[in-house]
Amino acid sequence: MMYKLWCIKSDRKGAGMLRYAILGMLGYQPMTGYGVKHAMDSSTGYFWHAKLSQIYTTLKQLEKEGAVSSAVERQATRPEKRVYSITDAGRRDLDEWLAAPLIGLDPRKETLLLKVFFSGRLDRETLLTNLHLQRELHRKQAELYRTHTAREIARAAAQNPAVAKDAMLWEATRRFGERLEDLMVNWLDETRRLVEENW
Amino acid sequence: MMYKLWCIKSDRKGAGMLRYAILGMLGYQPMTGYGVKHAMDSSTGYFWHAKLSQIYTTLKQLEKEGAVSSAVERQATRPEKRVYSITDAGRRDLDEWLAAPLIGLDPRKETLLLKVFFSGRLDRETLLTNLHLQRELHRKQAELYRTHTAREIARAAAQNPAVAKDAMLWEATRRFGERLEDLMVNWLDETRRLVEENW
DNA sequence: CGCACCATGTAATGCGTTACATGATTTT
DNA sequence: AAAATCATGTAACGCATTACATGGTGCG
Repeated sequence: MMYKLWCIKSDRKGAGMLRYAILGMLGYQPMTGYGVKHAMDSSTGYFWHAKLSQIYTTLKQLEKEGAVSSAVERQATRPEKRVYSITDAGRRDLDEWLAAPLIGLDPRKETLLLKVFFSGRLDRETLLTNLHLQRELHRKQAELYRTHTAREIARAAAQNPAVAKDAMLWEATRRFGERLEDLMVNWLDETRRLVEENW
Repeated sequence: MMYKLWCIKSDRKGAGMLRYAILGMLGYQPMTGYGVKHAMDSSTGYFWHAKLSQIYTTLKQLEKEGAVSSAVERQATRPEKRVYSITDAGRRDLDEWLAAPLIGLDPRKETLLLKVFFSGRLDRETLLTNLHLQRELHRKQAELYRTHTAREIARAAAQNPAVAKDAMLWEATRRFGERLEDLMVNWLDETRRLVEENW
């Protein structure tokens, strides 16, 4: 009988990608769990997010595995906090993941598309209204990326020239978000027109 | 003390969106679990998917709730099959969901963006290679939508004129997929250029 | 006075994947 | 002879959300 010789890869138990999102953040500087959450919400939020509870449990796992270490800090007025730092092992782990090419497309789940796909059962007017409603949401989001997000990135880059290379990539991801929202707006407009003219 | 008067909504236990994906498919015609899987893979696959195991369990739930009904059919050569049909209650449920506007943007998880975001730690050459690799994958996918998928939809519409309205919406979702892949290709090209010129 | 912010965790539950278990028929 | 298609399910596990549980500080 043959033994399993394939399946070389680490087969790590525990988190999937969140693990790397957290390691990436700790790669910039030590942070609390709460701080990681804040950092995510205000940077990767529009393409990667997590709840606090999951961040706390994942940090605990990462510590058990030796990818991060923590120290409790007492504070004058605020409650105690546990500050996490990335370890050398964690850095190796992160760098290995970054270097590995993505060999496929990640599977999408677009609720809007699912609805539109089956909307032949729906009445014309409700569909048009709903499409327009979504359009406005995406338009606002695009605007947010163009103004608020762009400013935040520029500010971070100006404050700390050491992150210039990082800021370039952050800006690239922001631009992706902006374009995706623009695409949504255009597609929704076009789809409304299609329905108006051919239903 | 106040009692909870809010929280009117149904609070249904069980599946999230998969439920509606299945009801939508059964809305076209009765099908087996295996058939639902096939239908999904060859239509909504690029924006909504599920594993067979999950489809079987969800169908069982839907039957318990009365949204679908099933009958076992014996076959000459093939194994027995359980054919599911949507019930009136299921149709109401589906229509209600279709009519309800999406009031937010669904949260995204884009692994590629996550990687790019943290790739300041990576070396220039590896990043460029990986970006190019992804570019090719997305280019191929865009091509698939333009040729294969477009043909399939046109064929379905030609075979059965009754689904003309549906086919229009199917084509709209296909076009979304095509554009999204085009966007990816363009963004990846632009990002590579950015890295080449400014790293 | 109330709300937002800072700060940490656990428990229960739901959603989704992988692995297990089976097996005939049809196509290449 | 091997692979794909047809066909059904269960069990274990991992990933993610919601709910539970707590409490001080600062601001308007």
